[in-house]
Amino acid sequence: MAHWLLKSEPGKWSWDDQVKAGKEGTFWNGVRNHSAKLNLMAMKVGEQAFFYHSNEGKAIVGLVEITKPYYPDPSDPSGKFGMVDVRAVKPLKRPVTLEAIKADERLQDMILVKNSRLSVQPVTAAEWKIICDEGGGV
DNA sequence: GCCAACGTTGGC
DNA sequence: GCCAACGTTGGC
Repeated sequence: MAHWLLKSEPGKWSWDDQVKAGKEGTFWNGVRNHSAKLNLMAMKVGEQAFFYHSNEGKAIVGLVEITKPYYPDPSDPSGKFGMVDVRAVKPLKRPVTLEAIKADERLQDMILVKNSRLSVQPVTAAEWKIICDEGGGV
C-alpha cells in the first residue's frame, strides 16, 4: 500500500476545511503539474496521505484517505489534469513541522525536503512510520 | 527541438 | 516581501 503527501495552503484549503467536508470527503483539485498528476493517477482507494500545510504552519497536520481514484478535473480548461477524492481520517496529535523533518537525518530523502514545490508526493513506508511516531502515533 | 523569458510556488 | 527553484510558454 502506497503512501502520499498532499500539500495545501491553509488560506485556500485547510485541514479544518477538510474535516468539515466530513466522511464523504471531497475532491482534491487544482493540480496543474505533470509529476503531481502522475502521483494522483497512481493513488488507489483506501490509501492514506499526509495533509501538509504549506506557507502558513509548514507542518503535517493530519491523515486523509483516498475515496475515489483519479478522474478528470472539470475546473481544468485544458482537460489534461484530474483529481481524486479524499476524506479526513484523523489529525496528528502533534503536528510534524518542516523544521522537525529537516532536523531528522532519516527524512532527508523526502521530496518535501528535496523538491519542496511538488504538491503531490509519494512517501515511503519508512518515512510514513517515522512521521506517524513523531506525530504521536496513529 | 532548443532555450530565453516569464509566472508561480513556497521557504525564509 | 524577497528570492531561489522549478515548470511552462513561445519565438526562432
